[in-house]
Amino acid sequence: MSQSAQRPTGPNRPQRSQSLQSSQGEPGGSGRVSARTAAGSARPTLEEVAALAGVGRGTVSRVVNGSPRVSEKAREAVNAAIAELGYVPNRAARTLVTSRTDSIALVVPEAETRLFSEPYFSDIISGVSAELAETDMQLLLILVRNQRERERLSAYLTAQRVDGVLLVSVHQDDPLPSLLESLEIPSVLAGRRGDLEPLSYVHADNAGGARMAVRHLLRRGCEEVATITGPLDMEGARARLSGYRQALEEAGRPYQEELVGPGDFTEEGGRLAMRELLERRPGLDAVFCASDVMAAGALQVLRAAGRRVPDDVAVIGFDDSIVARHTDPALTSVRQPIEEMGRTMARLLLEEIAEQGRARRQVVLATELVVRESA
Amino acid sequence: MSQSAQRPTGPNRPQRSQSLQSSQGEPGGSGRVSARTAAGSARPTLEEVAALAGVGRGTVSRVVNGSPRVSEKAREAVNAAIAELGYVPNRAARTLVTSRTDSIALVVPEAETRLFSEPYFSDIISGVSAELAETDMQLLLILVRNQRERERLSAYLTAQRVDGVLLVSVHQDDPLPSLLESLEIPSVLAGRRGDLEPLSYVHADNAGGARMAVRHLLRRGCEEVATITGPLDMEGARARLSGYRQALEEAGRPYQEELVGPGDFTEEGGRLAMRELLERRPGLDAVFCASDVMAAGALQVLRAAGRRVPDDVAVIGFDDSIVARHTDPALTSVRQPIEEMGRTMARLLLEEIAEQGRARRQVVLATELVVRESA
DNA sequence: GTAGAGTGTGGGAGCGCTCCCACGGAAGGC
DNA sequence: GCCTTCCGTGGGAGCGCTCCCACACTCTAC
Repeated sequence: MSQSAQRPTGPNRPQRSQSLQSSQGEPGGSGRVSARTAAGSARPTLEEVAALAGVGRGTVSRVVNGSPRVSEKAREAVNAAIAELGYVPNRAARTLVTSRTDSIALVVPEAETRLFSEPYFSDIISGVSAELAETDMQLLLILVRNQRERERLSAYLTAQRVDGVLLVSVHQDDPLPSLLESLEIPSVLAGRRGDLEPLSYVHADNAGGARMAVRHLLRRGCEEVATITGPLDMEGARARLSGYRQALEEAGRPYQEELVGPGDFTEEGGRLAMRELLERRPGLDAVFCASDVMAAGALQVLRAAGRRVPDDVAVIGFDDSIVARHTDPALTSVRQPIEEMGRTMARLLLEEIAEQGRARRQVVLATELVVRESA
Repeated sequence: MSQSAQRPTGPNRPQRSQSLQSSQGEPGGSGRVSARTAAGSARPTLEEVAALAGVGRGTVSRVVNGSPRVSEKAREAVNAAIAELGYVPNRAARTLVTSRTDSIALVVPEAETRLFSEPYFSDIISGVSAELAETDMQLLLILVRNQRERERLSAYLTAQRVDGVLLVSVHQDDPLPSLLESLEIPSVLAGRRGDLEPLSYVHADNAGGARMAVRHLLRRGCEEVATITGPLDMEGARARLSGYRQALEEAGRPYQEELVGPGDFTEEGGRLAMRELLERRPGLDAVFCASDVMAAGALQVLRAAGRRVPDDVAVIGFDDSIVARHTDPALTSVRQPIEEMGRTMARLLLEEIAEQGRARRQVVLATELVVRESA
């Protein structure tokens, strides 16, 4: 414990061995290879900026991080040096000391993936990314496809590798929200588990959209308006059903169980439900479907049964997905502002991270009825 | 420069000021807030593991990184200590010294986004993510929507913040591939710019798929097979056209310019092209469309023109997107294995990163004809 | 004049890791 | 017997930052 006078090759540029490993290395090993691209000139460090600007490291750091307690003169010198050297702060070094990672994760349980109305995922991402573009937050994407990966995620989050989490999840019993809750990591959900969701969330006004749709049908003179619901363990599906009910009741119509067909957001589910509804209530003249995909299924059954849409039976879907534009006739549908949901989620999360805050936020975004041919 | 005996509050737990900022802070500032969640017990460090296992830091590091030069006894002691403490290596610290980030970026020029056949993006992500799940690579998502963001990306990559890049890009003149080339950062493209693509890439056998489709039409007895192409500045679109041509020629049919309608992968483009084709060649009895969306447009025009599909005119699309399943009649289409493309891209990239290699790889994945009602 | 309260600044210490040198002990060669 | 190798190992140094203390230095009071 004493030969401290011996220093290695160089003070600043540790020589890494360039020896190549045996051609392929052992397969399956974690394959450590001396990393360090042969890349060109080394990246300038904060210290070099300080030297060039003729100030201390502290001052450069203050300038870079926008601290107000820096003289105008020093600030200018530093900024000039930064520009000259093309300095970019090293994120890892910063993270190491602040334990702030400047990145957030978008977590998607892949099971849900199949229920997404099609451009959903891209739209969410697009919104999130747009909001993040102004900051220097990184977006990490994490798909969780099974229990093992859920555990990995848990370890991952515990290891504080992100500053916050956006979770796209809708199922009542998804374990992920609770995980986030117990980890006390800033997070925002797309959708919510129920009325009492304790986490921050953003969702579309499902009930309002459904109400609009059904009002539209009633206004058109429909007398027997049926509905095909989504899986009722999803809050969104429940809300759409209750919107349907509200619209009927406000029009003084009775809510009849017989007119409610349980679906599951799939096309086949839509077909099944439609068949049952037709059997129970052959006189129905309108169907509000809780998703476009189910509506597409319903459309097929209606046509097979010889009903003309919209003349005999008017049909409305939900999501305004691509499917809506390609059915025949094209579907009238309720649009959710998905990209804006993404943007809002990101914004809320950034706020929550910034204020270290316990304050939960919830935002409901308006939906909109897009009228096409089917109603 | 001498009072080195003074240490701060504690050796291990630097006290950060907990003072709150004035409620909202100045809007627009870079809003630095002392980061550090009130989180519970501190994460164990490698040093603590070493202490518990009764070995040195070096040995723990070797075990964690799978070095073979560790005695069985030491390895066991270390692993036990790791398990007991729940140790997870600090990524930032590791990155700081290795300048390896263990993360890769999926870069998507958002302009292209609109051309994606719908589940494309999710499928790519799903594949990439599946492949990465086994490693401890992180997936960063970067959408690039304009010149400014392209520059930011460039700075980002120069700053070595990822070990490699997956680029979803197809346009001939996209500047991003060249950027990657000049940065010499490991990267893999989805699709390629042309035959001579110097970067690694994965793409579907577009020509082969088109050939299959056209052969299918000819086998059904079609005599006048037209095609609606994609934008020909995209290699994929060109390949589909040349597959069409090949199939005709191998059947001894002439390739006729008149039967080629230029499209742009949009529905409106499909409609336009179909109208022109019908005008030029009213006798055509089949159309191979380079995308499902264009096929959907073509279908509308054909119906409006009183042509029955498939009886009068057979139609085949490309992509096997959701659209294909919802048109009337449902579209026969060429399926690309998109998720597998994602998986393959990730795999190639990992290889390229591991071997620091200059070796470029290119993989072509087979396509498949999905026969439905339209042909 | 001196005490007191700022305000800008430099730079030590330390974040948690990997790298690599040096060392002790076991195994082999003469 | 001694001199080499060869392994497994401990631990110093250092990656590039931020934090914070201490030191000028300037004002304002008394």
